[in-house]
Amino acid sequence: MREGRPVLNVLEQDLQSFHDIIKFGGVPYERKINSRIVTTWKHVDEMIEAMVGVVSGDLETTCLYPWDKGAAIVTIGIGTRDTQWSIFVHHPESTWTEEDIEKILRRIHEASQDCTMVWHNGKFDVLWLYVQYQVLFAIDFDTMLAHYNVDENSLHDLEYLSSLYFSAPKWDIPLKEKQGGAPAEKIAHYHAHDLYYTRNLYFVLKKKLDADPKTNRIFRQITMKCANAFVMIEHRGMFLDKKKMVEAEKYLREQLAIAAEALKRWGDINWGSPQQVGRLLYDELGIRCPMKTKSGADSTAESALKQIDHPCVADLLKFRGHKQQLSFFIDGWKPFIAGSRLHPVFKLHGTVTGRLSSEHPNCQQIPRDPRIRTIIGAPPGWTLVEADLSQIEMRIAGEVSGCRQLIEVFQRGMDVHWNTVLNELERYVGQAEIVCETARVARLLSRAPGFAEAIQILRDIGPEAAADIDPVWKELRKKAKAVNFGYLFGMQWKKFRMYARDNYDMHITDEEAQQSRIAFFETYPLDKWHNRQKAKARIDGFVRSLAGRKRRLPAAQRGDDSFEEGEALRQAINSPVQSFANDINLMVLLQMREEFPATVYQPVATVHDSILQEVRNDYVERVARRITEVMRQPRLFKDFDINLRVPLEGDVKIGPWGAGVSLSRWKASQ
DNA sequence: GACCATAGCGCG
DNA sequence: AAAGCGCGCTATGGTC
Repeated sequence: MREGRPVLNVLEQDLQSFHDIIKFGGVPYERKINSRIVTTWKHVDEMIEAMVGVVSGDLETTCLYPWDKGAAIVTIGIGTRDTQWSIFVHHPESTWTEEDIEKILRRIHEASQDCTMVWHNGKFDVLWLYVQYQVLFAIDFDTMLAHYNVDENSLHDLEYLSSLYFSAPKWDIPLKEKQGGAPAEKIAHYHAHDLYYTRNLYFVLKKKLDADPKTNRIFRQITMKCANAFVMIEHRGMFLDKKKMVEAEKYLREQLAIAAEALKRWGDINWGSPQQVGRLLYDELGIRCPMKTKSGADSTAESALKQIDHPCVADLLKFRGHKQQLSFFIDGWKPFIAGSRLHPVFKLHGTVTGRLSSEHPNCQQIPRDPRIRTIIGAPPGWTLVEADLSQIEMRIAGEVSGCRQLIEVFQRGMDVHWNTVLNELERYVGQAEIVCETARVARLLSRAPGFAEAIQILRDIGPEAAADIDPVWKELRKKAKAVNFGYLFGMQWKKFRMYARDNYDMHITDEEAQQSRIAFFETYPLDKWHNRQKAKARIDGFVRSLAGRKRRLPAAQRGDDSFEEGEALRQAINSPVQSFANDINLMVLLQMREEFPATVYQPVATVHDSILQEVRNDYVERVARRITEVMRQPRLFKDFDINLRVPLEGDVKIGPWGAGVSLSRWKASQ
């Protein structure tokens, strides 16, 4: 990373002031605030002159979303060693024209190239500046993200961090005021605190990161690289096929109206209110309530309704489904549509495991229903390509557990969930129904006479071919997937029994449920790994992923057998797996961005173990082939000293989201 | 009018 | 005594 032109005396003074801050538990902060409003070109010259070494940047804006109507920057702030400079842009007291601002911004940008630019949630500011002025600043160090890597469990907002490290008193002013409603002087004073503390936090957080090389490596090589990459990703946004969206909306409104009409005969209530539905079902209609919510109320959740034998249930479920799809993904998107695109925001500090979260709207919870998913596409001349890391969490579990059986599954190129399906079937030899089902498939294949042969054929042909013969196999694999993940991460048989009942209408006995768990651990003896992870968390109070990302679990050390302790111990098993899967995905993303220019390759989103990207039509094949390779072994594995026994595999789908096809099919269709 | 909790449900 | 993990969004119904 670029750390700026070495200006030794300046940095030494910085460090001196940093030591003073630590030594005296916070110098009187007012003395250090030196807020100046930039109103003349002479001020600009002075500011540029002062931009040396570590410089903080910050914006105040009229709203939180750069694509909103009337979105504008109120003030641009630059924090240098002795002064916090505010340049007012959209404010009654601003002395500058748009052309002036552009000129100033370019000078700041030029000067910033030789500085270490520090921001607090810089992705926000840098994106705004790029949207509004097409000037792309670097985020060299982000204090919010640095603290996220230092302590994922706590808050990361600037005021909290300043009070934590510098005992700073609160300086926040009402939102309306900083969005331009207050006099320049007041906004600048507020702004100066942001700039001052962001800059000071750099020194203390850098020191913390330097003290932990593994965390520092994650921060430098992944977190900060992503902060800069996601500026461009968010700027690009996801292309919407408006025609498909209108079609989906029409369909959903019709279906919703039908469902609402059907519900009327059971009662004239608000069917969107769980309370009212509960009263109607369990009081008026006299249905026995099958389960309670967490807080003890009568549950009307889907899993409760499925246990009720009443004709209104089907209508209610349809109503809920359509209502949710409409309000989440059609109406919910409308406020965020800018031109023909959505611009989801990715929070790089959104989870405790290192995964990203997405909001405005959340593009990581879009239903798999093709009616909704295929709304996401690519503009003319470009093609949407989705690449996902296949069965990645199971592969990592095999790797970190050292479980021979699980590793072999992947080394032999088998599908772990499919394997579970067939293992389950074998356990049920003799049960007429399943044998019949298998025999039917075997007959279709017109070669296997018996049960064992049929199973073998199913193993050989794999899940996709089986699903082509009969969709039941797809459903069974889905079930096996849930079972595998559940047991892998510590699920007990009681929950499995409930899960099977609620989701698959499978009514099994306690004994059968227990047997299923025992069978899983016989196939994959993962208990040693579970115990190892628990012991690590108990002793150290944290665990790490293979990439070195730390998950701090203080509750694991309580030693009181509490719920919280149990929770932490299960997290000690899950976190390193989930976390590493995510980091691999991000490594692939960063590498692809390095290898292909933005003129032909534009990632638009990540969904935990997959990457969505727009590719210029003439590059589709090259990108598809390359990302398959990169997903097997990202270059960053070398820097992180990662050598896996388990092979990784990428799966690429080309075309509108949720309806993409493999490269060979796509080529055939061209 | 702003803010909060809960229920329910979408995704990996 | 009980135990998969990780998120964000909408609606309702309540409080300040």
